[in-house]
Amino acid sequence: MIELSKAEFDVLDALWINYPATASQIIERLSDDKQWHEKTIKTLLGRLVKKGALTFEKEGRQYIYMPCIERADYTLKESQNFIERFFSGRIAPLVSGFAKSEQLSQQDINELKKVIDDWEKNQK
Amino acid sequence: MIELSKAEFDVLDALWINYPATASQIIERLSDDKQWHEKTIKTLLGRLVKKGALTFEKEGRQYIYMPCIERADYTLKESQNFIERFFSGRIAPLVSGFAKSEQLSQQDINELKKVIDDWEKNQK
DNA sequence: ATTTATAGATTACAGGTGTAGTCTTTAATT
DNA sequence: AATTAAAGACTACACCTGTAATCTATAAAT
Repeated sequence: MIELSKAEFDVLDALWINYPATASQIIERLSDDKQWHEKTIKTLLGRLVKKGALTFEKEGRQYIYMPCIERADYTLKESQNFIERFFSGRIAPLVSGFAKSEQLSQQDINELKKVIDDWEKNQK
Repeated sequence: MIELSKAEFDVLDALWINYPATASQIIERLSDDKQWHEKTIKTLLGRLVKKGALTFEKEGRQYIYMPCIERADYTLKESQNFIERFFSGRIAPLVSGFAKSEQLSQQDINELKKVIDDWEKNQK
């Protein structure tokens, strides 16, 4: 699996919003949340290319970037990994931890119920 | 919050199994899963002490280690962090990702139902 | 055509991390 | 008492990461 650092993920995440996109577009998108220098983001783009997380095509003297992996795939793998490390691969203890510390809203509960519901429908 | 690396967490996790414990006991516990050199584990213990994740008391020429933080607290914070980063702080999309990729067992579902049940009882 | 601005490539550098090896002290053994 | 072994302290070192600055090539502007 491709391993991304936090900063690298944030850059890729800005690309996932809408792609293909140029470096300047990505820089623009990130400018709201991060105080990163343009050079920093270019470095991270380079590292992402090197890691195989994205590709680009030349257009004039610019590059047009595209992700090589999907967000859902990446986050699923990270989630599996996380839950394996901290909760021996079981998901309920994570949710339970949130519940115990009052981190769950009624909305979360409703959404979880829906996920369970859908799962059960799918079993039939 | 105390930030631990993966390896540091694994060492602390071996201590959480049962504490207080000596370095040799921790090394012994880790030997099943990891091919780490004794020196490596000692280094990690030192870093954990420096980070304030554990303390020790001298006993003869050995140290008796004890965690300064609880596993549940640490994993809860890591979970919040994780869910914030990858799912904008909402937990259901994580669970939903597991469901979609067929990663949920009937047991997981039952456990999740119980968590929801307990949560609802608690609301009254 | 020459200058300038901008895109990307290359280089930098400190702090964290994985993974030990060496040094020092002291308890245990002969 | 002298030697050895083991515990912890200190040192090492390459790779990753965050965070850019400088170099180089080329498109755009004059």
